[in-house]
Amino acid sequence: MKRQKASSLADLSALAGVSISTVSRALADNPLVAVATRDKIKRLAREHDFQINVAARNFRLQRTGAVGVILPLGHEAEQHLTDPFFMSLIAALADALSDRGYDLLLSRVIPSNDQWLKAFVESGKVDGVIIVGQSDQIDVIETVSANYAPLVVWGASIAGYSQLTVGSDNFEGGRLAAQHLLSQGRKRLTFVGNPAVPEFEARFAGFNEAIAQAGAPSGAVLPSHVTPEASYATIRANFKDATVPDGIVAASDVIALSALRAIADLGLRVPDDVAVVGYDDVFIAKQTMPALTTIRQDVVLGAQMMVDLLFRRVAGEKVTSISLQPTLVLRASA
Amino acid sequence: MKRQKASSLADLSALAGVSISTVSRALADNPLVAVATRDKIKRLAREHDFQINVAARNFRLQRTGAVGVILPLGHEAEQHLTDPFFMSLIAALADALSDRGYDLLLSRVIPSNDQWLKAFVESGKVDGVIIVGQSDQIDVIETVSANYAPLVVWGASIAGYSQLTVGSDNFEGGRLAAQHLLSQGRKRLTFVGNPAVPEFEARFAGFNEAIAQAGAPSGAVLPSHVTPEASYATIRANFKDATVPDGIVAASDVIALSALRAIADLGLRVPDDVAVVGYDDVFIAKQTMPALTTIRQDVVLGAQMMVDLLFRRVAGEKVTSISLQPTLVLRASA
DNA sequence: TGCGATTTTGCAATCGTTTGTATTTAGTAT
DNA sequence: ATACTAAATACAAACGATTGCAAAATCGCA
Repeated sequence: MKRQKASSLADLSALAGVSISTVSRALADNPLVAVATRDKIKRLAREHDFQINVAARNFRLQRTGAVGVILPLGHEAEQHLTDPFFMSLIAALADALSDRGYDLLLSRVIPSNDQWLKAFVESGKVDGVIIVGQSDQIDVIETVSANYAPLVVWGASIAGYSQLTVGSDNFEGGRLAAQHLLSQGRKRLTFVGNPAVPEFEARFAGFNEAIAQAGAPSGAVLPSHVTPEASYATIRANFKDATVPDGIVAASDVIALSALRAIADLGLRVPDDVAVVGYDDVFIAKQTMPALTTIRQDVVLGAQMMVDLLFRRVAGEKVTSISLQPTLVLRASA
Repeated sequence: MKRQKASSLADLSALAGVSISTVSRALADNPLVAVATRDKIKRLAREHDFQINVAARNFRLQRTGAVGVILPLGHEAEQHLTDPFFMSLIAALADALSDRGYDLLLSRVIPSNDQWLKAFVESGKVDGVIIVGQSDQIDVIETVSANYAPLVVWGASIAGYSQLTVGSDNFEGGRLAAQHLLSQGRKRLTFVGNPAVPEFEARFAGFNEAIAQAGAPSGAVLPSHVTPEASYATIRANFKDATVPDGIVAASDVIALSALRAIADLGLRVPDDVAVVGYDDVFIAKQTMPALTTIRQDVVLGAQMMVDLLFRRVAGEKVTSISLQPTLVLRASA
C-alpha cells in the first residue's frame, strides 16, 4: 500500500471521492458533514500525512498568523538585540504568542525615515505589531497608532500620547533606586545613562524626586551610551577627574556592570566606597561581583500583558495602557 | 483632491483605467508596458500610497518570504533565548536575512515528540529553516534534512550525519583553551559543562587532546547545567569538597561567569589560584572581573554563512558544511 | 409510492497577486 | 488604403483554502 503524501485538499478530496469543500469542512469538524464522512477523511488525512497549507488558509482568511516584533534602533543602534533585557522580553513574547498559536516575526529596524512603521503595518505581513522600546520614534508610533489598532508598545505612557503601552513605572523605579541609596546614608548620587531615551528620562526624574523629597543635595547625571564598552569608558573617564559619588543609579544593568568594573579599576570598593543600583534585573545581575542590587522589571508578565492587550484590542475590547510596578531587589552592591 | 488609499491592484487599475495585469507589470517595471503608462501608474501608486499585499504576492509565488529560526530546547529548556551567545547569533541572523529581503520567524520549540520539525517545515510557513543548536535533536534533524533541502543547522558536522551545518570547530576551541592553560604551567585542569550536549562534547574532547599531547595528568570534567544559578551551585559545591583545580575551561561564558563568582566566594583568586577560560566571547566577557579569557566564536560571520548556505542550496548549488576557526581571546582571567 | 423535511454534499465565488496567451492598437511599408 | 509586423494592453487561469447557497441524497410518514 503506497501512501503518497497528500499536499492539498484537492488531493484528499480525490482520495476520499468527495468534494474539496467537504474535505475542508470535515477537517474543521464541521457538523454539516456526516460523522462517517468526517472520520473517513480525517483518517485519510492522517494516513497520507496531510498538512494544511497555512499560507493559503491565512490568505483566504485575510490574516497572517504572525505578529511582528520590532526593535527600533533609534538612539542606540548597538543596543537591544544584544541587551539581555530586550532579549528576555523577546523570549517571553515568543512564548506568549505561541501560546495563542501565533508566530513571531522578528524585525530590527534602523529608522531611516518616518515611513518605516507605516510601511510595515501596511505590508500585510502581520496581524499585529509589538514595538519593543519607543526609542526616539514615539511620534512615528503615535501617528500610525491612530489608524492601526493592533499595535502595542513596550514603553512609557506619556501624557498627550494615546498609543497603547505596557511598561514598568520608570519614574517609580528611579525613585526606588535613589531612595534606597539615600536610606543607606548615601549623599552624593549620580544617575548614569542617557536621559534622551524616554525610559531613562523617567527613571532619572524619579531619581531626582527621591532626592528632592529627602532634602538631599541634588543628584548629578552622567550621560552614557548603553553598550558595555562605551559606558565603561564614560564612567572611568568621568570619575577620574570629577568627585566620585557615593551612590550610583545606572539606567540599565549593563551600565551598572560597567560601573562595577570601572569603580574597581579605579581602586574603589563596591559598596563600601560607591554603592551601585542597576536597572532591569537581567539574568546576569546576580552573577556580578558583588551581586547587583537592582530594580526588577518582570519581563514575563510584561510580555503576557502586551500580547493580551493586543488580542483584546483586536477583538474590539476597549483597553488601556498598563504600568507595571518595578521592585527593588536587594543584593550586595548597594 | 481626495486621495483615497489604494489597497489593491484592482483599485489602482480602476484609477488608471487599465487592466490589473498592466498595473502589476508596470509596478514591476516590466518593459512590456509602455514607459508612459508605467510612469503614470507608478505616480498613482505613490499618490494613493499603495502598498502591495505581500501575503497575496507570496501566496501566488508559492513562497512565504520568511525563514524560520528555531531554538530546540532539548537539553536545557532554560538556555538559549537568555543565553547571550544565542541571542547575538539571532540578532546577526535577523540582519543577514533582512539583507536578503527575508523575514525571521522566531520559534522556540520544546521537543515533545519527534514530529515537531517535520510539522514545522511542512506547514508552509517558511521558505527555509535555520536551527540554532542541535541540542539532543540531531537525529530528528537528520531525518527531516534528508527530504528537505533548505535547512541549515548551527552546530557540529558529525561523521555519519549529512545535515548541513555551520559551526565553529569546538574540538579546536577546547584544545586551544586547555593548551593555553597548560602553557601557563597549570597542571590540574577541569572542564565544566555537560558533555551530553554535542557542542560541549567536542570542546571536552579537544580539551583532553591538548592534555594528552602535553603529557599532563588527565583532566577532570564537572557536568553542569548552563544556567547561571545551576552552574554556580555546582561549581561551588564541588570545589568545596574536592581538590580545586588550577585551571578551568568552561563550556560557555555564562558558566565561566559562575565560575569566577564561585571561586571568589570560596576565597580564591583568579587567575592566581585558579585560571578560567570561557567559551563564546559574549559581550559581557570583557566586563567581568577579572575580564574573561575566552574562546571566541564569530557570530556575525556564522550567521552570514548560514544564510548564505541556505540560499545557495535553495538555488540548487551543491554546498557543504562549514567549520569556523575559533580564536583565543586573551584577557585577565587566564 | 410519493412528498415534504432534513441531512449531507457539491458548486462556485472569493482573497490579491502573477503570468501565459490572446487581442487590440499603432506603426510601417507597399 | 491595405496588409503585415511590432508594440501595448487585456483576458483569464492559477495558487489552496473557506463558505454561502444550491442541489442531491436520505429519511419519515401517510
